[in-house]
Amino acid sequence: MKKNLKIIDKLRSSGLRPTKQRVQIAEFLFEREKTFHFTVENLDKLVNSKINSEKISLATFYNTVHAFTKAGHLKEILTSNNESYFDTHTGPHYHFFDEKNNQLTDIDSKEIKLKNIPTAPKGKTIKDIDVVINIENDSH
Amino acid sequence: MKKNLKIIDKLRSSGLRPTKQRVQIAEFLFEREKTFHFTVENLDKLVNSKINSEKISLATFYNTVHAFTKAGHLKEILTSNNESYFDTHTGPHYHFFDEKNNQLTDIDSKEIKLKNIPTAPKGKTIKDIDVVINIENDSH
DNA sequence: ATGACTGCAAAGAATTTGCAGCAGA
DNA sequence: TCTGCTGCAAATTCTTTGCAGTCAT
Repeated sequence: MKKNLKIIDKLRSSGLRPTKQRVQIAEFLFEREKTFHFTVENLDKLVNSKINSEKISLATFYNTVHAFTKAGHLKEILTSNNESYFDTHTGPHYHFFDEKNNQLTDIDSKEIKLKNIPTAPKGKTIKDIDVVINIENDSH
Repeated sequence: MKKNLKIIDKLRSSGLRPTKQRVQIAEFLFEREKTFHFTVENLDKLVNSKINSEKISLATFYNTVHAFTKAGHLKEILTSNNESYFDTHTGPHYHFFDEKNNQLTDIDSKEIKLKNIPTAPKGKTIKDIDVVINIENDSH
């Protein structure tokens, strides 16, 4: 099994030592086509259920996910079920959230236009805008 | 001390018995001019620090706040510090959130225009849209 | 060698639950 | 009276922390 230089580089260039665990988690998260939304608990189960891999402790998932988030490789999303979701898509974009299935879906930021964004209170700057469109089944 | 019929009616009309505790909490929350943003812990401290009032247990605050939210008298707000905030303003509106001070500010929904809101996936309807503008000090 | 990282278990924070007793209808 | 509500404490859930051992550099 040859080393994944791309992933190792990604980690190193953000000041993170490419440990076995981090590389394994990074490969799982970043080597995929589509955006991936997950909670720490999700990630723990998914990665640890893979065969041929040593178990990674839950605390390490917390540490790693936070480290990746701080490094800008992940983005945290707020949802109305009060769980911490993370997103491998770090660019500006918005979300649908289906509370029924706890399902997040990306919305490209080009799709929605925010007009007349108010200026921040004095002394403050806008850092980020979160938009979540909560959806439910038609029957309601 | 005469009974607060307005509050009692508000509770009764949403199927909630106007108990001593609920009336006291409702008076605290709803008899004010401006919107009020709070966490359950906040509310507990604020209400229980008033003199001349019997202590209300934390569990009752949780019960009551959830009951009020379900009845539509409060609205829950998501913030990037992962705390559950509630808002006495239940109409459609958005928020500034200052992570530094954990401070929420209302933005009237008329102020921001959301253009080209994408249609919900089939079988789903849009229930609600949350917009939070995160702000930080200029110095960054 | 030296820091940084991991893993475990324990601690902590926020919220929920079970249930006996109380209070509103 | 009869159900719903309250309050307490215990239980749960999610997340963080302390620290000894391990690993990357």
